[in-house]
Amino acid sequence: MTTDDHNGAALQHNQGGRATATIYDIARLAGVNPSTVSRALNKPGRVSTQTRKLVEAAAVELNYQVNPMARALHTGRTSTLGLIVADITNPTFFNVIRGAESTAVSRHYTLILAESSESAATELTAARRMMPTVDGLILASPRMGDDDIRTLAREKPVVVINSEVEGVSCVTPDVGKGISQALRSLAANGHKKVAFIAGPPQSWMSARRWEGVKAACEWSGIESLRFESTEPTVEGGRLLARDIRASGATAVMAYNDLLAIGLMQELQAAGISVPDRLSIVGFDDIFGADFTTPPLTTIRSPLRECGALAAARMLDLLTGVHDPGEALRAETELILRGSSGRLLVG
Amino acid sequence: MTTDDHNGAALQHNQGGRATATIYDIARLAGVNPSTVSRALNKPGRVSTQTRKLVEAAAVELNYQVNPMARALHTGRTSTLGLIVADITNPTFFNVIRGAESTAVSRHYTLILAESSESAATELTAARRMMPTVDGLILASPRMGDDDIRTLAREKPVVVINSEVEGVSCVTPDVGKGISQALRSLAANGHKKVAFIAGPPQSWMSARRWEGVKAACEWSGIESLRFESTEPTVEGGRLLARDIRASGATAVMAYNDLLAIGLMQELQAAGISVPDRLSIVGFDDIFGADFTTPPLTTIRSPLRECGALAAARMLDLLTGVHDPGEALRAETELILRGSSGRLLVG
DNA sequence: TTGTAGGCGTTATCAG
DNA sequence: CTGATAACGCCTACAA
Repeated sequence: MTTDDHNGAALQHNQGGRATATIYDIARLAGVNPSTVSRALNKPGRVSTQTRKLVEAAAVELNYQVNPMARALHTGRTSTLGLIVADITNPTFFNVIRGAESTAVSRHYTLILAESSESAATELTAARRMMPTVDGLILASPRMGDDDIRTLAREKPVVVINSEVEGVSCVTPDVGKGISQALRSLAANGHKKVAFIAGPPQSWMSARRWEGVKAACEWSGIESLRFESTEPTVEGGRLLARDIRASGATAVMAYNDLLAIGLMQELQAAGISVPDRLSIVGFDDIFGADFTTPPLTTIRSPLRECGALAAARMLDLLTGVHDPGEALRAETELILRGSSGRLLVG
Repeated sequence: MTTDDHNGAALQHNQGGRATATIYDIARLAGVNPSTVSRALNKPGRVSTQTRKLVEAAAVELNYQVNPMARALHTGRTSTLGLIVADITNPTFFNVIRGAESTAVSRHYTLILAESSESAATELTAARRMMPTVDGLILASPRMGDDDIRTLAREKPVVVINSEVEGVSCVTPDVGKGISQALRSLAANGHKKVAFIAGPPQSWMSARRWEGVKAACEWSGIESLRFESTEPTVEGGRLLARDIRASGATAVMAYNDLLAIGLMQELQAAGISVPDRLSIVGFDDIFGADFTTPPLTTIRSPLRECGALAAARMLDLLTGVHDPGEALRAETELILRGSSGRLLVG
């Protein structure tokens, strides 16, 4: 049968050698009181150099690790940040996660991750589940209503990415610069009719992008059209190729790169040359946006920076700054690649 | 005692209305003992239907949420899984994260995430930091030594992805099928000399892939060469273009898709046509592998499945199964796209 | 079926 | 500067 037979369910893990040491063990070994151990470890300075060294030695000797739960139970602080993203599948969020994770760990915080699957209800459930365990919550592209967000924010610090909610700290890419660069470029290449593909209806960012595009078009005397996507994915982009083509637009700006890439693939499969017949511009500059042929022109959102900014803002909120402050804006910029350009006439 | 007398700077969050309710509050409201509340909520059946309903009503009334820390402190179980990936930057891990996260939440577990930045030391630190907070640890492409992994596994359940460690539960893609399919395809297209680009030296997966490629080459009478990469990224792939070209190989199999894509980009920039002059095959089938022109032929690893399998295995370990068992193998398969094919002679 | 009492590992308060 | 002691919120023998 099996080679090593443990007796029943008793010894498996955690008892391999000794259970994890507590400050009591250290206290005994160092010959001091547990409370002194706690002080020595956490607020050196409130204790004599001598006993501090004694305690520290005992701690390493016993391979001591604080028990975060026990600490949290008493202090209410968990040194943990929660991050909820709309869709783990969507590469847009990878950089947000990276940014948040790296600044969190750099400040000795831990990140816990959940997703809302693009659903407001799921998102709220996930948030509620996280609440007791985290010191603060970062919501990337929230789908829940502003009131729900404010309710959460009343309990613990909340920072929102890609959306702006009155009374809550926010970090958003400022679409203005990138969009105007893009439209200048399209106008310079003779485009007169631009289609915008919208993202999810609850998406704050999609609304801002459409506003920006529409305004910039008006300003440049370009006609603008709006299309709705079924889902903000490659597949969603594919589905729109036919309609876009029929619309007579010579350039398309898609809510995100995924839509842009799907659209481009479908058009190319139908023999429509990009950018000779149609220029395509995405948003975000996700990983892989430059893998396509032609590489995708896109308006880059500094997502990693947004994640990092959000985590940093959170850390501020957790250390005394209690003003939600103004929304932090991160600049966007046009990344001009091959998928946009001059129309080939004739 | 008044319920709400906050003093000065005290009130910011968490006091906005009421502090989070405890079982004591429920007990008071329902007119029973706290311990009865605990039982009613956790082991319905050990309590009369009447009081159970009473308690449940009070719980929703107060919007009660258990405090996971307090529970964990007593029970030792945290309902949290830790996941450490080698590099958050690397899209390979996105699917692993997705898989693990979704099966974790489906079983009411929470996922906490950390990365090792491809460093054994960082990884061990992250693991140690997580240990007290999690019920189990999933290591995706671990860089630390097997002994360190076993030491961790002695404390709490550990599941390893993309590596096999004696005595520890493992989930690995089985490279055999995918590699033999790839080599059959290359052989059928007349290739006689195949170069393999290796990944990080500590990577178990890289070693297996090289073994598999070498063996399959011998079996098919194809000459095999091995190159070392500086880093398993697009940039790392670019750097090897010159050497690969000089080697006389007509096909390349790269440790991962990133290397393959970088190599392809650099070759194309130098005017070398893929696959007419050189066939390229990657590993993993990451997001974006089909965005390239030609789209990348690659040996798909079911990474999402691996993440899910690992989490599922972990949950088993946490509910009574204490045998590490055999390594779980997930099949790989060749995804034949445009970057590999027949050599254009002349 | 329900109540009582103790403890999980820390930190904070209060004496000494 | 250090020691005793009481929480934090929950769970679980044990007693009623």
